[in-house]
Amino acid sequence: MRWSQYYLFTTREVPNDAEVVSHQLMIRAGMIKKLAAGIYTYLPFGWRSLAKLSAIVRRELDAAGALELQMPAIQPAELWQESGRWQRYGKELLRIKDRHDREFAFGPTHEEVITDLVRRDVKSYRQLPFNLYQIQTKFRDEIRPRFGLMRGREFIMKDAYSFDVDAAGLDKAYEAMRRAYCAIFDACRLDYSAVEADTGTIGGSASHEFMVMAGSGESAVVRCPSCGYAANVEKAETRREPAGEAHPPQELQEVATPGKKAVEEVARFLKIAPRRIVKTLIYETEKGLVAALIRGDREVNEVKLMNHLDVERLELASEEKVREATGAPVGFAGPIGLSGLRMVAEESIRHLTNWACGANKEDAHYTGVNPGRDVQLSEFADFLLVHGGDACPRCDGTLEVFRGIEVGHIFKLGDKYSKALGCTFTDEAGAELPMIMGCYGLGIGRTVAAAIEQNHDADGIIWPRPLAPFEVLLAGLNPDDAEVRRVTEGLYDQLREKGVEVFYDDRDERPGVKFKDADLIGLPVRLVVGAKSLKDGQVEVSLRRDRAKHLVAVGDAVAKVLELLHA
RNA sequence: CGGGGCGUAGCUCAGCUUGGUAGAGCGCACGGUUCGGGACCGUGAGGUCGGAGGUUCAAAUCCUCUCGCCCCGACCA
Repeated sequence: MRWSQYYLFTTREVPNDAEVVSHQLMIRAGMIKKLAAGIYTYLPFGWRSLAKLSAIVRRELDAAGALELQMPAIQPAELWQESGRWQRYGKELLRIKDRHDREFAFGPTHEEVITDLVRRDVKSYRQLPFNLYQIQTKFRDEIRPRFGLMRGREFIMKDAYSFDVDAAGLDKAYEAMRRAYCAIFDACRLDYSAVEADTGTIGGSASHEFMVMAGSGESAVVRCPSCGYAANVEKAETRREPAGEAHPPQELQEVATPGKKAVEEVARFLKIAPRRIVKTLIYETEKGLVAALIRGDREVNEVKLMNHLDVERLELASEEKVREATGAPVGFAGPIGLSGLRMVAEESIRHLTNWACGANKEDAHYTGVNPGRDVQLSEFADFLLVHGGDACPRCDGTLEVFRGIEVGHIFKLGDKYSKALGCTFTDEAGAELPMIMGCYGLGIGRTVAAAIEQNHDADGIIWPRPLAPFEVLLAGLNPDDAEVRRVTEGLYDQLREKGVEVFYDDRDERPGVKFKDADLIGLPVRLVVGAKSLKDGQVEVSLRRDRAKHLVAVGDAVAKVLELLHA
């Protein structure tokens, strides 16, 4: 491809709303253009990269036995009402009406549609199992779209859905997808890790997220360097010390703590460590108020707590609700004397003795609290937010926290949707059973953005070859020099004959501009023909990644390019 | 949803406090000199100052409303 005939316009300056590197570089390198908040046009150069990734995804999924189809982006409300998600999904679901005032949604995901499709077609165990996928534009009306393709509203995603007769079948399908995902991200040469994850709003049992490691990532994951345990912080567990404390019990005392609300303030005022305070968080759920007790120096993992309580809504209660429940303003809640609401204690306080907590009275706390004597705690659960330095739950290692970009997420759905939508089959014995489903998402645009996050320098993108829009940048300097032009054109033809994807900078630009642009767009191999070295019959070949220049004879240039390309 | 900020040339931004003929750099066009790391000189095109209403002799500037965009927060007791 000749640049002079291509639609690629690079820029030196970057719009002020581009915060992260991948977003800035994608705009500067002419890959994407914003149309509205979180909505982008994929320009030819950027689209090629997405197409490369899509091809890899197709190759690996096809190899794993999945079948590609294409479902509608617009989905009728009825299906979402049937699954219950019309109400539950929230404002992220873009709802639209047609001319007859019928309600539709622009699909953020396709569980309903695929399940509806399959329930109409498939009736017998003989037709199972199978795995169907599509690569399609989705829409999620995010509150705050940002970071370009990393958190857009309209985005391209590969979503696959497996259907099996039983859990064992699902296990196989799930494992096949997990392997396919590894093959895909390996093929893209990304530094990633598959972590255990919470199943979130999609629901289901087991789940893994594929995270590309990047400091700019929006998700925190923990990893154990010793045993390789890896999990999303929302899911991560930690090993608890089994032993209790054996301090002689102190006397229960009510002490005045005027104006001391936050754990830090109370700890300083009482001259005790925050870990010796139990904080009582009053949460509001659709099942009523809940008091959650946790050690003062730790934080609640609300996802775990929601799962434990089996609720769909969980938020800290309002000032008035707290006052109603505890009889005190916010900051003085405690378990002693608290009644009329469910009370659940975090494992971190199970063995804690002689602690402090709010007295359910303004400006007062208790000290010397001992469960059993002063308060009955009957319900314990794990809803601790794990942080770096916590003990690994699988070995005696210590967990580390990383940031990552979630590029893929696979779920074992089970019968959640097949039951809700009546997607059943008849088994060998003649029994009617719901199909056992899995679903497998992979963000196409986000993965490309993640690849850039992970592969760039101060001058621009450094494409991993599998995702590069083109493989080789051929630049002819000194455009007026007939010999330069002749040699460059010749190399262009030869490379194309070899099947190499060459992007030929034949523009009438100064060398500096061509070099800067070459660095910015970051094609893996660069071949430069300039008058100076051509006097000695040489051209320059280099890799974007290390920029080491190799001067080779014109006749050896193509071979050298091929060598570097496959290095 | 709450708070803050910003909308002025294609892009980055100045001008607004204190109302008085709309600016710079980059980019773009043309001419010339240049030509191995975003050249230089000259000339030029390009803006309903996001939109509507108001105050005023006069509004980019002050007031009200509105739309769009960006950032932060969304309560850890």
